[in-house]
Amino acid sequence: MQRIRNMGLRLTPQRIAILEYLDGNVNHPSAEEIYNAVAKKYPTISFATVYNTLETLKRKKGILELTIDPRRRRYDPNTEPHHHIICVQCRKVADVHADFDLRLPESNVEGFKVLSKQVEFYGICPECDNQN
Amino acid sequence: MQRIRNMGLRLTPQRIAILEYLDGNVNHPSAEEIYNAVAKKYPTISFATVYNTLETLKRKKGILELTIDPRRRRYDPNTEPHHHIICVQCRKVADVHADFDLRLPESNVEGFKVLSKQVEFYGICPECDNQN
DNA sequence: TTATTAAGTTAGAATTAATCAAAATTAATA
DNA sequence: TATTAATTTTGATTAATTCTAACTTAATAA
Repeated sequence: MQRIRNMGLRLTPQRIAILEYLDGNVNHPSAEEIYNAVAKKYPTISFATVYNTLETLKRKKGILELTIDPRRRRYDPNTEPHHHIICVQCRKVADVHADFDLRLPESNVEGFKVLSKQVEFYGICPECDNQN
Repeated sequence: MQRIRNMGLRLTPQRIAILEYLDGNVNHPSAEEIYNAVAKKYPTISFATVYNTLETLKRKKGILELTIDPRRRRYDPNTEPHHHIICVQCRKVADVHADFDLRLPESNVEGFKVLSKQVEFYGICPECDNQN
């Protein structure tokens, strides 16, 4: 938790609550889910604070912002390189641990400076599959 | 263009205009960009029609809906398997043609039925890089 | 300790993307 | 040419995110 201080950020109860909720959380929650969870213990927290904190943590490389759900952003406290699969029905996101070789072929780079890369799988999760 | 009929869809001027705009378009436009482009020739078109048509085409596998820009959905008339890179500054999306081996390791599948997969690169495009 | 202040939080309004509902229109066909 | 189911339209609605400006507070230095 001291980690926040080391990022040059002030240690506020809101940030602690958000970090505690995210820590070890493998559900790739949305801002709303984070808000709901934190609001239970800290009813005065606002969406602005949640978004502010998530943006700050993202900039400090403390979390990942996932662009895998077309409806809303998802957040991932696991900043180690890994990939994801999303259920197109219930939108559950699961981790995919695999070491893909994702080097761009020279001819392909188009002059882009690559900052990050990841593989997204879209599919149907077992639970949703059962219902069909 | 007869392609639309073959999908079991009615051939309307709006759909023709949307398809014409998308055909060969390599810019991965958003719904708004499509609307703006089509509205020039067809000023009465509505956003609902654009979204309806895009949704229909997506279901018929005539286009891809890209979840690579956290702000808005992007559409790609190229349904051949390929990947993308987005500039995190100007949000330009470019194609990445490479044949990655993206098979999930058995241990990893978690019971998901995989429908599609793709690699997303995030980076800075040459134009934006020049400005810094 | 306490005062200072820059950083952070808050409520609520605003913006933006996307969806929806219902009435009006029209492409396809018989 | 009439019929009708598919499509389009308008405008309202919802949902996610951002913004603003006033208020509060964690960190620090006196």
